[in-house]
Amino acid sequence: MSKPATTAPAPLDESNDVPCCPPMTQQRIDSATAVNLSAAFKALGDPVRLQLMSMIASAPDGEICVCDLTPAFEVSGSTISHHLKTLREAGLVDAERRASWVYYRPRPALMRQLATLLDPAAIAQ
Amino acid sequence: MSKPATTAPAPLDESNDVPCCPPMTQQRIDSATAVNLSAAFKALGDPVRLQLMSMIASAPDGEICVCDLTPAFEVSGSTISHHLKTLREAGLVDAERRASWVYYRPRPALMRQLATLLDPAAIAQ
DNA sequence: ACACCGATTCGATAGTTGTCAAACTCGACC
DNA sequence: GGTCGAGTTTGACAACTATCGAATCGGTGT
Repeated sequence: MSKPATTAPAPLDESNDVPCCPPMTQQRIDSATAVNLSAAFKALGDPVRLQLMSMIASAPDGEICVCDLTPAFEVSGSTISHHLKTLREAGLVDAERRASWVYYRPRPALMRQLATLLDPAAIAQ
Repeated sequence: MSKPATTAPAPLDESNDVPCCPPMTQQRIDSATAVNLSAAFKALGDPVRLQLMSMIASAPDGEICVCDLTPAFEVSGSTISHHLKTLREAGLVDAERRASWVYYRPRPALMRQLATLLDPAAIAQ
């Protein structure tokens, strides 16, 4: 509301394998990009969602059933579902229904963008 | 205060140059670590704070004055100050007062942890 | 001492979020 | 086709957050 939204980039779109952003140690993030990428960080900014994300990202088969996620937490199934929706809408995961079950898998592109933003040089060390 | 010191992840402590956490693509995050690290992601989960962080991280002299940060945003000075406090409390930046001005500089250790968590392999590619 | 300036803190408020229980949808299986 | 089970959506609510203006704090310089 305070920002006139000039060029409107869209890093949360489907077609998003472009590099997008240099490390923030090298270049300041412009406001439109900040809006987009902060949404992804925000999605990881809850303990339950971060754990969900890690369970999905480290799933041995590249995907994991909701039925395996839910019992790992103390919260209700509807809350887990709500958090999964948040991760989905942030572009961090993908869901697919097969038979009675729903499987989630990571979307590495955005994770890579976030990691790059946080300075890959420090990692390469 | 909430940490029973079992395996002690403690990523928000001062003495934090330890690796802490393997990439989440390789190993699930335990609940205590999730609480700690999600706080850092949460701090980056606001457009203004993400831009502030990038301005601090990319400051040519390794630090930047609040007086240079504030005019770059549409929000009030007190709001900027509040966001800077959030980044400070998350362990992402450090502040120092010199004369009339306050200078902020990045704390790379935590940023490195977050980047590693998001899979360094994808970066090294 | 005093006024000034940069930055933080305080108090208030509108908006957002995490959570649950209940209602609902989609597919499977008798 | 009726029922069951897995997930999602809906509605409600307490807790938190982003924001502002006003008050305050810390240093400078007159």
